[in-house]
Order: sequence, then structure tokens, then C-alpha cells
Amino acid sequence: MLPPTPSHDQATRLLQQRGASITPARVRVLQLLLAADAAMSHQSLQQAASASGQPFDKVTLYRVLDWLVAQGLVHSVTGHDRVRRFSPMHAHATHAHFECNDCGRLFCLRGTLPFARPEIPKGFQPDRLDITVHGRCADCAASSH
Amino acid sequence: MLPPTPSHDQATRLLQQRGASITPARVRVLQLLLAADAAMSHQSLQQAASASGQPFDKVTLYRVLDWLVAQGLVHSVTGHDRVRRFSPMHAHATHAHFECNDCGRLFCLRGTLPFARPEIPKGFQPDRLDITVHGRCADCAASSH
DNA sequence: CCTCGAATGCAACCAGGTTGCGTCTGGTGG
DNA sequence: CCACCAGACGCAACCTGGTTGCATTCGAGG
Repeated sequence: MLPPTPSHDQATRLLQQRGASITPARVRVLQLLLAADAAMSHQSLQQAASASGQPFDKVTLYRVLDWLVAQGLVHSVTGHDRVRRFSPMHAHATHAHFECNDCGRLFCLRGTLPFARPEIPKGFQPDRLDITVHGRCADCAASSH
Repeated sequence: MLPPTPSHDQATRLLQQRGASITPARVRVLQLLLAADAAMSHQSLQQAASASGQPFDKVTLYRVLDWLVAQGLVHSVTGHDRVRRFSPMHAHATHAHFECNDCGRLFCLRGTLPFARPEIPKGFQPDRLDITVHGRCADCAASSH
């Protein structure tokens, strides 16, 4: 069991603000996401959890993630490998992602962008803009040659 | 069997330019994609094919699509529903997509955007920029109320 | 301490996509 | 025009990320 750490407290606080049930699964998932430096897949979350001695049930994990997304605490992005990856929602308007062609990992890029909205056909209701840079991450670029 | 139509000719011509084997499956898939007004999923291609009386084998279809992507004739985008959708690659530098939150359909938006690249961390090698607008397409917006 | 709706865990299930392998065929050299 | 063969095709089995149904447990308000 993870002792009260800053990230544990932060996770708990975020959940309390929502007035939602504080369950161990929610706290742990949020904690892991807050501590990660890149978006985490379902699989990597399961591994991280079982590495620390208490595995999640996979269904619980899916449901916690769905719930966190619905609460707006976390957002999910589906990469080209068809795997969903999750990262905490930081309150910034539009932010870009970097998706690695080799390992598939997904990073959030800081820095707001001038968003010249593309022309939208009549009748379409735009809602949100996603910008993704594809390429190779530092690790993969370094390891290949 | 589809008679020689403009789209059939266009498809054949594109394949010939590549110096690749002209097989019926390739011609038909490319033809369907060229005729479509939105990106097509594997499923919708299969349906379109069997509606016209000669269904594709699903594996063949996957392989044809992979091949077309590898040839640079077609590009694929994975939506939030984890389904890949394919559309012919028109030779324009950067182009944006519109993904419908409701029906999941994906449209190509015309109009190039002058875009300031977001800051990329050290060591990362950017390659391509994807811009996707999320929202509701005209059909879904109209049908809901 | 009790109660109840919400959260959890298990097992079975589903869909998109992939692999292995034997058969067929487009296109080329003879 | 024919024979040949790499590459394309078709079938079946398989893999993986994700979902559903249902019985059990738990958090938190009374």
C-alpha cells in the first residue's frame, strides 16, 4: 500500500473536490497518472499496479478510467496502435500531443498554439481541437542509431 | 462487376503509375475510396463490396489497405472508437480532419492552415502534424433536435 | 451501527485486427 | 502462346483491447 505521499494527497484532494466516493482504486489510478511523465495505457497501469503488489482487476481499471474521463479529471487519446492512453487533464485550453511512431508512447506538449481554425463545412458543430505531432521520441531516436 | 467508369480508370491509372500488380481487389478498394465523401472503415468497405455482389475476404481487404497505405496512395486515421478509417491521399501538405463525436465518421477538411509548430522537447524528431476537429457532423447535429 | 446505492471482481463475451499456410494468378521470359 | 514463380488471395484459427451481466462488497450518510 502506498503511504501518504504528496501525489496521494493530491489525488485524494482532486476526488474530494468532486464530492465523489473516495475508493482505493480511484486514488491509486489517479496517483499513477499524476506521477507519470507520459500518457499511460491500460496495460502499463495494470503492470505498475501489480508491480507494487496489488493488481487491479482489469474491468475495475477500465471503469475507473471511464469514470475519471467522464469527471473531466483525465483525458484519453487513441493512438495509431488503437490503444487508449490516459493522462491527467491539466487546465489549459488547447494542448498538443506527440505520438511516437516507433514505441507508440504519447506525450503532452506544453505551449499554447495559435489556433487558426480550419474551415468547417455548413452544419458541422466544432467542439474541440486536437493537434498531434507524429515522429520519433527521444528514446527511440537515440536507440536506433 | 463495375464497368469501366471514370473512377475505375483513375484507380487503375494510379496503380499503374506505381508499377504494381493490378489486381481486382486493389482496383475495387481504391475505386470505392475515391468515390467516398468521407473516410471509410474496413467494415463499410466490406459492406459496400458485398452490396455490389462480390464481397471481399476480410484478410485480403486488410492487406490491400495496408499495401495502399505503404504505397502512400491512402492514409489511415484511427478515431476515438478505435476503428481505422481510410481515405485517398490527396497531395496537400497538411490537412485537417473532422471526427464526429456521435457517429464516429471522419471527414477531410480542405484548406491548408498556416501553423506555428508547437515546441518539441529536445531529442524528439517531429515528422508529421495531424489536426483533428471534434464535434458533431451535420447529419448528427440535425437529427438530434 | 445500519442501510443502500455505488463500486468491485469474476467469467463469459465481442469486434477489430493479425498470422499461418495452402492455393491461385498477374505478368514476364522464353 | 505457354510455363513459371513471386506475390496476391482465401480460409481458419488466433490475439488483444475492451465490454457486459451478475452476484458480492464497501463507502458514507443517517
